[in-house]
Amino acid sequence: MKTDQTKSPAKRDRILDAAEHLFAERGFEGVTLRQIASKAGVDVALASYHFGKKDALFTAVFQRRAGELNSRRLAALADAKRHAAPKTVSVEAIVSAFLRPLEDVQREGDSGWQDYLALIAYVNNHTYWGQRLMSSAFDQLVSEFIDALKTALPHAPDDKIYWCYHNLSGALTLTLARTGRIDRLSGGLCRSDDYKSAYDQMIPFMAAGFHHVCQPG
Amino acid sequence: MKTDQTKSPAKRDRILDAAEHLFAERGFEGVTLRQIASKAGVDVALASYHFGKKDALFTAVFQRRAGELNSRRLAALADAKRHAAPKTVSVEAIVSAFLRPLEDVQREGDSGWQDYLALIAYVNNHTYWGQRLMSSAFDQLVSEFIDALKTALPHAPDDKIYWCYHNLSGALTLTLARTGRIDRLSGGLCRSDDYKSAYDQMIPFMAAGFHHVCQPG
DNA sequence: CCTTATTTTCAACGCTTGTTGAATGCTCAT
DNA sequence: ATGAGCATTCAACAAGCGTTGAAAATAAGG
Repeated sequence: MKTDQTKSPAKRDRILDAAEHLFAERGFEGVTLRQIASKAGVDVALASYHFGKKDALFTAVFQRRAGELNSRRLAALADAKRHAAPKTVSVEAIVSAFLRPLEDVQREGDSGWQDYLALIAYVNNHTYWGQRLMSSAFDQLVSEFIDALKTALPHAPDDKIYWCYHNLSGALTLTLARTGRIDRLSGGLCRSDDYKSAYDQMIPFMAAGFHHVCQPG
Repeated sequence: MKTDQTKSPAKRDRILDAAEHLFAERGFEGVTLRQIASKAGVDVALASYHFGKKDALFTAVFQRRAGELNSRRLAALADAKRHAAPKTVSVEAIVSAFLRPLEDVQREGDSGWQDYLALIAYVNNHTYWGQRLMSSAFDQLVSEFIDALKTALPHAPDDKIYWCYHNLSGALTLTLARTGRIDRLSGGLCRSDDYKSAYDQMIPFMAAGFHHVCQPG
């Protein structure tokens, strides 16, 4: 009775897990509550009982892991700053702090994180109502990283910083979506689920792009 | 009389236009045939009459402009090669040939192209059935650009070429989606619909990333 | 003109959707 | 054991979905 969580251990979370997986794969309108309930092994009405409307269930799924993800990324950024002190932290270290926590949670095995990150990709690319969710969950965190980038690139005009971040965000989004397209284009040489390789090349790639675009003159 | 498409009057095309706009904005399942028919000013049944199932309408929309887009990009690549001869074409020129045709069709005013490019972004990020469409429409073109990149970066291992292209494709996809997120993050300093600025910075950014990741050693 | 073929509308079908109110099961402090 | 309070199921609703067959309008050809 202290918290609602302690009361309902299993079924409520199973609904969230099932919704996470299906929403990430097929989008909001591409999934029915009956499919979610079936995958979770519960009755259809239970989702409505716990979360209300379908929109609210989607929002609950989206926000469930946002806090922990933000914490991990902020910790990584703080680590990078501490490690670089008294010098200012490098662009590469900032980008690394932005990306490596994603690799961490993906590697920890829980497939729910994979679904959740794919869901972020879905929401981030969604024009219609995705941006409200993105802002409420991640704007504050992104601002911290943008500030760090401005400090690391003191000569760069702000608009270039934002456009460079846009490039980083777009490449990351496609990575998180795990569409399998790079597998097909490369004839199996690269794999969408090979996170380590994705981040290993993305970090120096993006750092080089930032420096080249933001160089003075 | 003077229209080349004497067979089907305007209504068939109006359905395609309306579907293009709505599918790009809200996705396949997020749009009903009744919404499309209403926006096109025709009866619901007419879409089924012309295109069959809803899937077929979506496919027709997706493939309508693919041919012209591929032609423009191939012409730009050929131009770049001719202009560089007898030297090999640079990475920056290849990336430019990949991106500038998009800016061209966007600038030509026809809002249908804007919708179509946003639709590509939607399809490219879609795991479930998007990849089949992407492959059928664009794999051949992408292969030509990948080959050009391999020639421009002879020391680079193939997997790094593919991962770099993945970064380019992701950043481009987010640009085409025009989500408005960069507007919000930058406080209005950058705008999602400012294509010129987007490509102006993206081309040198990506070229620098390619070179840095693919440098020998 | 009439005939024929194509395009467009109309009306309706069967089905699925999200959602809800009532009924049942379960937990646990008293 | 009992009653209170959630959790869960059941059954059903109205609304909207994609799709279809037949009727009506339009275009084409001779």
